[in-house]
Amino acid sequence: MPELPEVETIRRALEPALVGARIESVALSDPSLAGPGGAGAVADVIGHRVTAVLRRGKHLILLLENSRAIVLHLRMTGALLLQEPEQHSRVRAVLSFSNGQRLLFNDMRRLGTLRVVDDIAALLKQLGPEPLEVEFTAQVLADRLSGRRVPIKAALLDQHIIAGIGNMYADETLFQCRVNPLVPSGELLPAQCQQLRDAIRDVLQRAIENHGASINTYWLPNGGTGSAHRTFQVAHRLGAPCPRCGTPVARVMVRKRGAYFCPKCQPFPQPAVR
DNA sequence: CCCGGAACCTGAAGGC
DNA sequence: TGCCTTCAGGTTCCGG
Repeated sequence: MPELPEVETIRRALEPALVGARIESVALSDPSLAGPGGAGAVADVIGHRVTAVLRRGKHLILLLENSRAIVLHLRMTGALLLQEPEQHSRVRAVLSFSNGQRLLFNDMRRLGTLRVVDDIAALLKQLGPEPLEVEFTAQVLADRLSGRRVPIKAALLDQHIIAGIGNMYADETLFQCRVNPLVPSGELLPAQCQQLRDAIRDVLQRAIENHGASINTYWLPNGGTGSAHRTFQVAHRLGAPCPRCGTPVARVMVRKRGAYFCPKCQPFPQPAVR
């Protein structure tokens, strides 16, 4: 499940391979990847040069010289690979470049998307702040959470509130700052917003250093795997002892999503008794 | 604006 | 052994 650290890892691998190269062809073996009517827009990018490989939240952006862009979203099972198509069974598209590189969009569950957009400004605008940028302060986070009654776990997953966090890293983040996933977002104290902000940055940064988490269907463009999942303390560790206190890791459903947490380290705040 | 739920998609896992 | 149901989760859309 590619989240910010996985997409950033992919971005760093693709950047040196694709920047400066011209798109020679785009073969959509699954036209639904580009959405209704997308095939025409895809044809328009042929012949144009890639000027940058960017990431915004979980979106990967191939910026082109005419200010157009190819925006890729991997959703659940998408993978971008610089390999031979024969090595993969669920290839939905192959992009060929003037420098000989070939980029495969492999995607078992076919939820991923490839879109050609004239201007990425609209996309950038609708997403919440980038958690690793310096502008992402505790105050910014507090302002975006204030007044909301949704569980904090759900708020962390909402890309309009913060960009890039998915289920795994939301759980790891809340464990690190000892916040219960069901706490209403607006009830976090200022000190907790500071701890949450620090935890978000720490968890994501360390995951990038470990090249992302290969829990299920995530691969680096060279076919390798990341190791961030080996550092997980609660995510996907139901019943395992909490690394801090030994209590078995529990799991609750928050908005139809599994949330792993330590019931002792992350207690739901008891209502004050007079 | 705010929130909850359905839909999209396919393979794995569990029940009977 | 095999059929059936449920679950996994990122995002969008729709209804209250």
